[in-house]
Amino acid sequence: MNHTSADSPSDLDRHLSGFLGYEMKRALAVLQADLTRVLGALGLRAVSFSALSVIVQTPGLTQSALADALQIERSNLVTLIDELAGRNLIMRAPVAGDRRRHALMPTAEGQNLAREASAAVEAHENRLFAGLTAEERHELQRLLTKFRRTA
Amino acid sequence: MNHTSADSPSDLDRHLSGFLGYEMKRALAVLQADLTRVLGALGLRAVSFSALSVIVQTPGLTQSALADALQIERSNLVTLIDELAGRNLIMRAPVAGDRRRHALMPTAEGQNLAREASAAVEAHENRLFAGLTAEERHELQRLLTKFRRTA
DNA sequence: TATTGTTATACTCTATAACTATA
DNA sequence: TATAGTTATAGAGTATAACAATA
Repeated sequence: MNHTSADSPSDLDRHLSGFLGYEMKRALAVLQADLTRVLGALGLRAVSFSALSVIVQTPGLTQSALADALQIERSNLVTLIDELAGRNLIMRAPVAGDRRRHALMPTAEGQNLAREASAAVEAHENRLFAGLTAEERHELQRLLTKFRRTA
Repeated sequence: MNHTSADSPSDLDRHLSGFLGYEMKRALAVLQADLTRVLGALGLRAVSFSALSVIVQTPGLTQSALADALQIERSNLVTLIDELAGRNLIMRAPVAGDRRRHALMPTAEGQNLAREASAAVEAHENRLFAGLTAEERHELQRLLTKFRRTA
């Protein structure tokens, strides 16, 4: 046989799949579509889940530190923090000795939702990566992390 | 030693790195920043490079087919095609027997730029993935493709 | 009736500059 | 002077609906 078996409804982008960046973008699009659905059921977006998780794991950090950690602009963090605070998932607490800073603290409710959301995201990844073995998932994780460290 | 060696300026997101989607998003951000720079030097965006490449590899396809291949909306393709046609990289040719459709054809200039851009993108990936062995790059490629096939 | 390309539009995401209050 | 948080705004990217021409 001299025609490649069609493994995709449209295969016109087959030569682009040779680029890792293209394949990664496509893979991420699939992941994000499902993640948006899963987190949406909990009233969260991907970025608010990330922010809440970091605040739960690192209580007391400032908005600037959180912006650094998530690689988003301080300015764009404001409404996100407003949103989480408005739902009583976190609080802006004063920092002793520097009245410019806010210490971001999770509420009990925020901690509970973070736990629930983490479980949901884990289930989401288990579902989407079911076609890969545990070893393959770990290898993918390792390669992505190595890339991030060395690129 | 009981503190993990700091391999990142801010490591507050370390627990999120356990999620493949998060690590992939971070990796892709690094790739895309460099890709934007590399293609920008040729007057292309990532999406216009993809479109031009598909048109060169599949001359005569319609806009709808291209939109399907690249997973973008037909409506958003219009200005992109205008842009490529305005630079004389491609042409909208009539299709015999169906006057609704346009056959997208690369010009000689478009073919040359596509070749040059492909080489630039390959060099860009070689540079950014220099920290991974050839085997690791192939394995990453394989795992991403397998994910896309099975997810 | 359905499809192709098109236009208009709205919505999200992100980036930048400038302001305020503090230091 | 510099920093933390904030506000306003502009640009890119993307999604949806509706239209004209054609099938």
